[in-house]
Amino acid sequence: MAERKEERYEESDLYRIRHSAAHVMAQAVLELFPEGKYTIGPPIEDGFYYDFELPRSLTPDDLEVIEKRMHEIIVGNHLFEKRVLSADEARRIFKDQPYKLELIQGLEQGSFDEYGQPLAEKPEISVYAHDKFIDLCRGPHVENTSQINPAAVKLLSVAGAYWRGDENRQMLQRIYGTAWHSAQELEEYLWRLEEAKKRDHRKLGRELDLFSISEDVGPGLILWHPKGAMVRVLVEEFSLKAHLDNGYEWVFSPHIGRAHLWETSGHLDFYQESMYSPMDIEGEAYYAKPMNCPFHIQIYKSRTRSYRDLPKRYAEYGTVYRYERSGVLHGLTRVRGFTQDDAHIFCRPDQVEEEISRALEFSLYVLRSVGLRDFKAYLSTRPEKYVGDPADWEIATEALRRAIEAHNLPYVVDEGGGAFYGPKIDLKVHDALAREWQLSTIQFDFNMSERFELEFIGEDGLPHQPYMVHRALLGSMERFFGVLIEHFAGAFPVWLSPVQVVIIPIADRHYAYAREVAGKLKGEGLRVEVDERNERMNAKIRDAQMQKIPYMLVVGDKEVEQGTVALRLRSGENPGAMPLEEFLERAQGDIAARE
RNA sequence: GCCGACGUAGCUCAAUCGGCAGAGCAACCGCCUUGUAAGUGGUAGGUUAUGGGUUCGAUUCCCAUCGUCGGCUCCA
Repeated sequence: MAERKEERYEESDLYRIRHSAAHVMAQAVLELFPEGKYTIGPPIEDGFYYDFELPRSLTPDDLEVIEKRMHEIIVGNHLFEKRVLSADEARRIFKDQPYKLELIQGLEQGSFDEYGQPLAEKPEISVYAHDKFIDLCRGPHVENTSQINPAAVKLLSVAGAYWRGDENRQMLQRIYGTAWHSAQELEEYLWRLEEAKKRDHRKLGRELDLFSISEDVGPGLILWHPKGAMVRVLVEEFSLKAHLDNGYEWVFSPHIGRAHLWETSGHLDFYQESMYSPMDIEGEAYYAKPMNCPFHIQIYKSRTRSYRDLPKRYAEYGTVYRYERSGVLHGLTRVRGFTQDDAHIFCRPDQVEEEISRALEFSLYVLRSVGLRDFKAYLSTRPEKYVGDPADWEIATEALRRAIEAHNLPYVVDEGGGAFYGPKIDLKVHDALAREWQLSTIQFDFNMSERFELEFIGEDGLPHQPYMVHRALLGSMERFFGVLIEHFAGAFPVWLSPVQVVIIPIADRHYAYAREVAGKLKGEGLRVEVDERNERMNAKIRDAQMQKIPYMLVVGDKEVEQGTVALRLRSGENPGAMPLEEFLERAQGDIAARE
């Protein structure tokens, strides 16, 4: 059901309601600003928007006024009427609306739809009218404004947006709104938004003392606090071992490299706007690395490779620095310095299919092991600007597609979305606020092998060019951690919890026993703290709950006497007193199962 | 980078029209010795992001810079 949602959405009542609400909103806005220009206003997931060019910036007060007027229009019982017309007729209607004229031209030429996307067939030109408002539109709409429930419509925010998404064009004002069948559905949606905010990784990161970003250090640069770092170390340990078990060889490489290296790799030609200014070392320019590939390539090139040596799989937690424009930075998920769980695979052409399949398999294994289940694959194909032979692109793209299908992954094809150097598979997951983040990526590279003149000696004794595949599974440790925090709402599975057990002595006289228990558990490899603060047990439990510590062990007179511990779980569940060995067994079971 | 909003104690937030900058939590010092989500008294904590301007007087008004948030564009 879920994977078919998008196909059906455009056929749904909700889609019509939202699309129609967008028209009603445009009417209300243009009544308020008769000289305003209107552009497009589609339904989106959970709502709709409309983009306008207006004489002044909108305020929250304006939204209230617009919303109120929308309600009036809706209860006016106006019909939505469609009319198909010629381009010239349409131009007459929208003669004062430059954006509409541009849209009409696109439709007339049959090349672009209203969002500027290329169209396969030449579309008809139609308008929808209701009340005193007419809009260029292909529908669909409700039949009558009365089918919109005014109590289930709400305007949410106003934001800037470029005309046709092009930053070189006019900045418009976009109003976001939402519409549902019933007021109750609207309430539920707004509640969902509130709940999602509670698990925002930026909020939890501070509350759980996981990480911070210091203004003095700089935006987009992450400070991992002890608890966050512990989670990272555990994930890294797990993944490192998994790599070694799966035929990867671990390497390390420096953070900077000479300009010449980046000239050879092509980064200074194609990627310089994402790189930081070079530093001068003895008159020579060095750049902080935005990617790890040139370094792994140098390791490959450090000696002559035989066809027998391949595939070579070099893996590293490689820290890279990329210039990201200030407006795009976002907590842990979009930063300027980050560490990729990066690897480069060098292989013979006859091995590439197998390598892709293995890489995808391995990626799914690692993601699932850390608790992520819900992701979507994107297959990105050849863009307009590309290097290499189109026939190779075809072979590589099909190899990627077969790998996705062999693993029964739902996927969408992103036509032309590949990098200039090769096609790729991306795996994306959603954060708490339904924003989609890319984690895994498996990318072909037709460029580097050529540029660095990589070769291996074949069976025939002659040099051949190897294929090269880049891949990152968790993507970056920073982004992955951000997604992980939201995925678990900070309540990490026991094996990843920075503190697994907190021991809560009821009174001072229980400290010695508490320490003894802690010592035993630490001896078994558990991460344990004793809460010796001069606080009541209730307060200690409350704090442990809020820190989302999996196990609380309360020890008082009874436990000391009987040599037991009273277990409480962060779920609120209270299994009660049990021998320490019983608890230990239970905890170790949960850890081994990765819960 | 662009459009808009915002920036007060470690955190969450007050401060009427431009008139002595405050509270809760956290921290620290005590008292209480505690049984499953906040015991209690006290102490300390501020160049109101930074720099300039207007004013007798600026947290408040204006300008610039830095940063944060929501989007756009771009991406791991």
